[in-house]
Formats: sequence, structure tokens, C-alpha cells
Amino acid sequence: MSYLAERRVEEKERRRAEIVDAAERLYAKKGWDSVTMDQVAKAARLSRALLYVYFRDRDELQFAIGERALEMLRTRFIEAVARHVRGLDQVEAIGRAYMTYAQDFPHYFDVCARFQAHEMSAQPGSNEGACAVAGDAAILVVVDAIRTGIADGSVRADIGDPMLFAVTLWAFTHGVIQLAMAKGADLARLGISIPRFGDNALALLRSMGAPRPAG
Amino acid sequence: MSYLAERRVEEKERRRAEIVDAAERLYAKKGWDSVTMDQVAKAARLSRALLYVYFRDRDELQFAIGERALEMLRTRFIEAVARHVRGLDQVEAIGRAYMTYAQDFPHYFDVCARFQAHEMSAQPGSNEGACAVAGDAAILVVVDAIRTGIADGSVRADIGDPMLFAVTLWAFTHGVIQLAMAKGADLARLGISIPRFGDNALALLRSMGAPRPAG
DNA sequence: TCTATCTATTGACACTATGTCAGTCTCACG
DNA sequence: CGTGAGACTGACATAGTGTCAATAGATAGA
Repeated sequence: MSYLAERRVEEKERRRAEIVDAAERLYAKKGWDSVTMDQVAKAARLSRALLYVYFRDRDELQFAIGERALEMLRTRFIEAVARHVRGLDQVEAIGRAYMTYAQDFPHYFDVCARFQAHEMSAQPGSNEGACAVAGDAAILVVVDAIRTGIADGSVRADIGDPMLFAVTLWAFTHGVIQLAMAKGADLARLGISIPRFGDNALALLRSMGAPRPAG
Repeated sequence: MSYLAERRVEEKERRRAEIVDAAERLYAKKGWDSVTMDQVAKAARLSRALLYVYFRDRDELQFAIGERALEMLRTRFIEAVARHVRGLDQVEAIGRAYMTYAQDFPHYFDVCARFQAHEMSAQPGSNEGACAVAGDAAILVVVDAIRTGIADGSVRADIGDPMLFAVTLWAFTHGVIQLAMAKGADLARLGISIPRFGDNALALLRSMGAPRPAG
């Protein structure tokens, strides 16, 4: 029966998703480092051994959460872009979207940060090409916005490669958010509030992309 | 005898340093995650249990390496500043120094990145105030350079708080290096070489700080 | 010199978590 | 039925962390 095999696959995907759900809840609550496979198994009401049927190891489970995180991020980027017409505004909106994303889903941002920081050597078992620099799909949204901006004149035309510019903007923004997320308290002690920090960074980035007479 | 107690303290510090040395070598060779207390103990020719006399736990050992890393970073910053007179040039030199530092001591940069990313909640047992945002001492060098730049006219005067600007520059630069370190291969695949990436970022940062008619 | 004592050092233990595997359970199909 | 494929599990082996009682070594004082 072909549609039985189909059902099997479907069931398998559901189980897998349930596991990721459970893992994600724990991740959000306690941080990845203190989530054990046992806890995940219990939360999903399965035996620990079964997790290893669906995921090669702990890292691959985190990787699965990462895929969700990147997908969500891309969605937010697209929504942000849709709210503006001028390219420069879109780029700024993307930056702001990244910030609110990090606030709304700290654990998602955490995965992104780990993907970004550790080699993440696309395990041979999984869908390899899925994640490159920072979720290709997401970065492409930025590139598009930049291209739009160059076309409508809101972004300086003399930036070189839009891809290079996009990756750089990404790195800048990521660095700012990461610092804000981890060191909010220390920043406060220096008289810097998170919103001020974020707004300032965003303004600087905007001025970087805008043509000479500031826009 | 007072000078005997003194000798004791000295010996203790030497031992401690030996342990950190061993740990650091392993860190540099294999990355912190795959360094075990056992390996450190063997490398230092001590029993594993003794490590716990000198360091509360594995994290505190890494922390000790972090102190060295931050000290080294500050040194590099100071050297970089000393090679220039105009504030803007000093700031740019600091950024470049951070990049070469990351190349020269990848494991030191790795510790910095972890300090920056994880709360690093200054353990009550150790010298707490030692590390705030990113090794206060290091960031102060940046602040000084910015102040110098404002004074000599090479840096836009209308940036607000120099501290805010310094922290932001730090975050930007850190983000760029982190991405370059971890994703060099993927960047290359996008046609972006590390040097180009770094130089471009540095140029952008410089243009951010320079007064309107680019300097 | 002998001994009390203090500190550095260690072997062995308890605990936690990971990943594996042989074996059990379930159920659609012949 | 009963059988075979795939879902599922209990129990094991391994590895690493942190702790503790006990040992070894040196020093000051009798």
C-alpha cells in the first residue's frame, strides 16, 4: 500500500516535531546547556533511546530547533520589509526586526548565535546545504532590500557588492544584539539602557547606508 | 616566618599559572569543549583532584584563561593606539588590532566571545569586578581614543556619549570577527574573502566616526 | 632528633549524562 | 493465525565532573 507508507512518514514527522517541541520548550525555559536528553524524552513522554532514532545526537536536535529559528527569522524579515517601500527603510526595519525577534524568542536568538559562532559543520547525515552563513534565505532578504535601496536611490550606490554589505550589516547587528542580550546588566551599570543602545546602533547603521546628505 | 609564607604564596601562584598554561595549550589545540580536566591535569603532571583546589570548577579555569586573554587584548589595543596620533586613526587601529589578535590567538578570541555571549555572572568566589562588558580596561582604551579624536577634530563631535559609541563599535567589530572566524569557508563560497570582509568593515566603521566630509 | 601539625596532593567514589544495542511490542498483510 | 517490518524500550558501557577521606612532605618547636 503506498498511502500507508505515506501515513507512516507523516506519523514519523509528527513524532519528530513533538520531540522538537518539547526540546524547544525546555530550551526556552532553562537554556540549552541545562537541557538533557532525559528531560526532553520525559517532556515528550517517550523513552530517551527513541530520541536517538530521530536525531543522531544532542547537537542534531539543537540543529533542528535552529532550522525553526532561522525560518521564523526569515518570516520576520519579510514582514518587516513589507511594511516599507524605500530600500533604506526596509534595511533599517530588518535590523529592528532582528532586535525584536531576539526579545520575543531569546532561545531562537541563542541558537542563531551558536550557529554563527561555532563552525556548525553541516553534519553529513542531515540536509547539509540548509544553513550557510546565517540561514541563506534570511540574508537574501537583506540583499534584496539593499538592491531595492540602490535602485530607488535611498541607499548609497557606491557600496560594493550588496552581498558583502548585507553580511557586514548582519554581523554588526548580530554583535549588538548579542552584547545587549548577555550584558544588559553591565551596560546599565555604564549608564546605557538597552533601547538606547539598540536605537543608537540602528541610527548609525542607517547613516552608513544612506547617501551623503543624511536621509 | 613571614618570608616563608610569602614563598608559599609564590609557589601557589606558580602552580596555578602552570595549570592555566597547560589548559591554555590544550584550548588552543583542540577548542575548549573538548578539553577535559583529566587532560589538563596530565599535561600539568598533577592529579585531577588538585585542579579543584586551585579552581572551583572547569568554568573558573576557563575564566582564568579569559583574564589572560583580556589582558593581552588590552595590551594590543594600547600598542595600536601608540602607533597613531589622530584619534580616528587610533580607533581604526584598535579595530584592526582586534582582528589580528583574533588571528594570532584564536583561542583567546574564543574566550572573549564566550564572555561576551554568556552572562558570565562574575562568580562570588573570584575577583568579581575584574570583567564587565568586555574587560573594562580594554573598552576604556577605546573610549580614550574616541575622546582624543573628538578633541583633535578627526572624530565627529555629534556622537553622543563616547562610552556608548565605544561599546557600539566594539559590538560591531566583535560581530564581524566572530562571523569571519566561524564562517570563513561559507563566506568564501559567497565570494567574500576574509581580508576583504575585514577591510570593508573597518572602512565602514571609520566612515561612521569621521566628520561629514570623509576623512 | 623526634614529633605535632599544617598544607599540598592523591586515589577512589558518587553522580550525571551520553550514546548504543539486543530485544520486545504492535500491527498490517499474507 | 503468524510473520515480518518498523516503532519502541530497558539496560549497559563509557566518559566526564566534582568531592572527600586519607596520605605524603616539610617545618617549627621540644
